[in-house]
Amino acid sequence: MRIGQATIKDIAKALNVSASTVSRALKDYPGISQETKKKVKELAEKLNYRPNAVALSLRKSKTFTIGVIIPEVVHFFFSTVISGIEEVAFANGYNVILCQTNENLEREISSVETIISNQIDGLLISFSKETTDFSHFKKLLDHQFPIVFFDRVPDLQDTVNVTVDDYSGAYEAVKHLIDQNYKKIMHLAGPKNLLISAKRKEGYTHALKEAGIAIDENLIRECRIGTQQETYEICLDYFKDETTRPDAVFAANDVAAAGAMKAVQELGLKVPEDVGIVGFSDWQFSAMMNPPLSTVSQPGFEIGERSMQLLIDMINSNKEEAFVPKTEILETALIIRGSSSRIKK
Amino acid sequence: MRIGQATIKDIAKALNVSASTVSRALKDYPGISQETKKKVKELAEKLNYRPNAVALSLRKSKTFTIGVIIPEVVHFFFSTVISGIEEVAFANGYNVILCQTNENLEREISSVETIISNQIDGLLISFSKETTDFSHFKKLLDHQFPIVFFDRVPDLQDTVNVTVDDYSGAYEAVKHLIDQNYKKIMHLAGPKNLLISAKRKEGYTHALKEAGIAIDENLIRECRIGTQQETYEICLDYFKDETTRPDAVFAANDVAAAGAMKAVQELGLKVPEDVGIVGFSDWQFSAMMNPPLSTVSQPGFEIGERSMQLLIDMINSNKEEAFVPKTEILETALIIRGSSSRIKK
DNA sequence: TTGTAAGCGTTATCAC
DNA sequence: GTGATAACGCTTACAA
Repeated sequence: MRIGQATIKDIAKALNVSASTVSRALKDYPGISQETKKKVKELAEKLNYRPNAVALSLRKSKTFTIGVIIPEVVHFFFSTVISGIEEVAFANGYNVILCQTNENLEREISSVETIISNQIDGLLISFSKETTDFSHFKKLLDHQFPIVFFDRVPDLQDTVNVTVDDYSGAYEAVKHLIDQNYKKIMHLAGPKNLLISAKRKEGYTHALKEAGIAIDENLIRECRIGTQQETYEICLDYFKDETTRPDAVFAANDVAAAGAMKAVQELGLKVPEDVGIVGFSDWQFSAMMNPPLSTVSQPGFEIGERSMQLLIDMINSNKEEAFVPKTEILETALIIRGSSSRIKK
Repeated sequence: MRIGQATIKDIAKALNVSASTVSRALKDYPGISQETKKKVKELAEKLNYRPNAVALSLRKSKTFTIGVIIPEVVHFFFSTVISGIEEVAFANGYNVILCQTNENLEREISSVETIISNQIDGLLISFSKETTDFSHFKKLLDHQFPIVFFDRVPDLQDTVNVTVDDYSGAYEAVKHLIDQNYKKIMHLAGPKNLLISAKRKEGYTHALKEAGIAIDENLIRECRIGTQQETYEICLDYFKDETTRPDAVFAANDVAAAGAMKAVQELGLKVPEDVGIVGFSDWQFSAMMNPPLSTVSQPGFEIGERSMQLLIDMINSNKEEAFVPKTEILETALIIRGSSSRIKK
């Protein structure tokens, strides 16, 4: 109250009318004389009156605020999603409360708790790598609380999800490598418990099988940490022995791909002549690498927009209709750049 | 209320005591019998009682929520700052409402409005490139409303600011280029109305003067849009004529530097042999470019942390003490990479 | 056309 | 030790 906002009561007192009259006048309710309405509106304007959103929230049990829970803000893909969320939220008069979990389950649970006691109208979630138990979400879902999961979606019945077609994105990427005549393609995979990791791996294996290439489990390596350094070290190891080394890498994300490229180039191998590399996500840096990194782009902004729109639909729906479980799958796009193009047309 | 939260009244009714007794029991107020306290706490636990933060906010005129207004979420530097803000907020029980302005003044004004009617406790702001008039902030400041400006700070009296030493960051960068024997250094400058742009330009001119190099206004070019494409085109133009072309670029940010590098390399010039390039901000991609981009790193995370801490101090201070105007300046660090190192040691 | 009163969930202030 | 009441700012039956 430092800001000394005027309230309806202030206006009522000043004009010698009741608070309800002021309230009605301000909202153009029928049955208020033109004169009163005019007086009220003028004074409100003069006092720079703004309705107190907290009081409204309490009264209406609706806050026009939604919560977003994500693993990390400093992550190109997630920041893009947030941006999409924010746009739709702003356009619809919603506020966005942001919580990052730092991929930490405990913090995720705590965020859900505090955000809920703030009476938010709904929740957008991409859960942490540590999350294998979903009971902290289940509790809410059982109460019909509006939640949309995006990108990383849980293995639960009856949820509303927005994700991308990780499977076919990966499939296209690996098919492209095969088309470029790479024979021994390794896969830097994401954490096992994420569905997106599994889907990408599936796309990888399917493309190989289809081309009649046998799956070699030794060529698939799970990356738990997710840093460039991690895959750099892994690849130094994989590529140092020239008799057994792969001739291509399909990485589950661009940071992993960048680590691979660094390792390969340090070993004196040429990209894409000796080794082809394709990443996933189209981070901002990918186009600026040398050679530019081929990758599978995900429509982060659209994921954010669509998730927020679905959430608003759920919030506004009286009951069941918008709560029918569904998973919307947005399309990925293979972006072919220098790191995987060795065949001239 | 979909979630069917239990209230104090529910507990009171169930135990046949008054609401005030329940309230006191839950908060371990003195003068409550052990027995009552026990009963209340047990039932609260059982019903999974959580205090309604909205009701508390109304009662106490304090929401434990702060607002963050930034130009863009999808921006490495800003996402880093947000991350720092979020960490300190979380540690202190504050929620963060996020608004992006997309560098649009109108939206900035509107965000301030809505966020204020939500009775937030304070505001963290980095204003848009379009913002030259500060009356929408002034109004709040005049009411002693807690605001901390970060990175882009306004030309106003009596504000609390957190920024980095843009001047000396730029100075060090250009001095380094001179040390590397570059003679004709151009500057891709940021938008004129941002103080940070002016400071960086100042550092640039000072370093030149100190080295006895005359300032050539033709070598200073303001970039309004801020995309890679913009500086790419500018540089294609500047570097095509080999008789007049510069031999180095100091860019006010890394994206601009990346555009310059692309143009220069396309013209067949070698970096760093023919042209040295230094950027500003140490974006994630900078280390991954080829050659890796020299740049001036800004402590984004610390800026966020420090800003949020100052804001909390202001919120908690009874009056004047924490409101003394001040500008905290954090240190930058020159990161020398391949794009500007042509002298062997 | 306007006023009164109750209520959203909580707590501070008096009573008893 | 505990309860009743008022108040935070607003809306909305219900009265007048």
